[in-house]
Amino acid sequence: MSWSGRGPDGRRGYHHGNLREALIEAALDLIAKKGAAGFTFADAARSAGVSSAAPYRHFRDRDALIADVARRGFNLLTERLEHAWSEGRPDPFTAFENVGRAYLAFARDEPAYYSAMFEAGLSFDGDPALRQAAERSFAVLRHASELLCARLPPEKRPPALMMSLHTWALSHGIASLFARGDGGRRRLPMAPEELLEAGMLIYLQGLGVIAEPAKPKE
Amino acid sequence: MSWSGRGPDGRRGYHHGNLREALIEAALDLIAKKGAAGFTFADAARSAGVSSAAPYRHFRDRDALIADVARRGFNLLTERLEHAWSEGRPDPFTAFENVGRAYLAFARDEPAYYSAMFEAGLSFDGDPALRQAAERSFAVLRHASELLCARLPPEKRPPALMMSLHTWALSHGIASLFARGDGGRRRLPMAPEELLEAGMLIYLQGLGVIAEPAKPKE
DNA sequence: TGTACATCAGTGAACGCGCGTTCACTGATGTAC
DNA sequence: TGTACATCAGTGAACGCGCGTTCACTGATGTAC
Repeated sequence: MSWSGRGPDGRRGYHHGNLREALIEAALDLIAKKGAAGFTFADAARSAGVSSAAPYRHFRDRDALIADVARRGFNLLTERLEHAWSEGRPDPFTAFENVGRAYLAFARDEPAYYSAMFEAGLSFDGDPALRQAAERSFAVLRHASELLCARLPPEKRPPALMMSLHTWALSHGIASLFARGDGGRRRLPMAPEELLEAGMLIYLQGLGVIAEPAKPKE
Repeated sequence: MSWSGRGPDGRRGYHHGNLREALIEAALDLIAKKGAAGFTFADAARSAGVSSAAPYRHFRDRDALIADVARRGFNLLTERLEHAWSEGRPDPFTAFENVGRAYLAFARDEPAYYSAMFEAGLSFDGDPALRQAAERSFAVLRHASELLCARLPPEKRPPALMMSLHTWALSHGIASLFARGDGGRRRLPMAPEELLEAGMLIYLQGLGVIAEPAKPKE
């Protein structure tokens, strides 16, 4: 059976075959178009070409579907961040900046995932799998912070957890305010990536992670 | 007529008297309870004790009501930020930190306004009054940044606009991730205010706004 | 290999519900003279 | 001061709509023997 559950003639039989995947695809599509708020269960079913009762075979309700989308989003983000970090190559500092850039790129390129993850108002408490996926995304950032901190002599070494929280907050703030896929809310005199890079540069100088203070461009 | 439009016997006549205000109050209440997504026009009418057709006398539709709430939210935020800035007293540095703290306090104390302003997916393009209100909030931050920058010798003076964007993004990131009125998504090893203060301290050190590098606490 | 059976995934019709919106209306308020 | 009138703000009934959810069902698939 083909991936889409359709035969060579383009039609599908009684069974869809990949409805779960198709519903998630549909959800991403619809969230991208209308935002997480405007997304409905019935819409997803219609979009996947099944009756409105069919999704109940795969998801308890609308929120369960969105939570699954969010979980996958965090997994994807983890992958992207890990790839950007690249085990600290070519050097921890450059790699750390790449992680920040990857966060912005994710917010821009995957607005639907980003919405489901951060704007759908999901509670993490009732969903251990979701929480765990989010934790793993953050762990990449934390691990990178630790390696960056480890380069400093112990007496001027900042707490890595704090550093990763600052980095996350700055990246998330810039992404939310300026780098959304929908064009953002405010025009900027520079690219969001530049804004983040300049901010991280200044921050790392303040920490003493960078010895040589590079003058930010006017 | 009393503020609430009710007579001494507690009942109101045919005319409400302050329906516009009452609808906005109701919207704040409902957004605080169910989030901006769950808020409906009919709910607001019910909550204000009028028929579901009545709100149309005052707002074109649901979005117009939310936009008005958001506009008021920005006005309130502007007030709070200006009060915190206090014309740079006692000194620009302390005042600047107070502005950041006021931002977090606003996100925490006024989650309904915050939702309407940043999470309702409103477009600023079609609403000049809303855009202007948002601009004025940002202008406080920008003005404060300029005064802080002006203390530095010209050759090491950073661009004030960039500095204010970084400050906004960091504050907004921390507020969104950790300091929402609904309890936030993640447990922190420190208060959001401390996290912001430490971050701004490090950032300002990196800029050279603070001469003496203060060691962040472990 | 064939057959009987269990299991699964999707159907389609139905339900109650609440929303958004329109409409002719009506009660209250303000104002001109 | 009283009266006639215009304007305004809210009524209540009605409408179509789409959503969420349930239900008995049915077609397809897999498996035991």
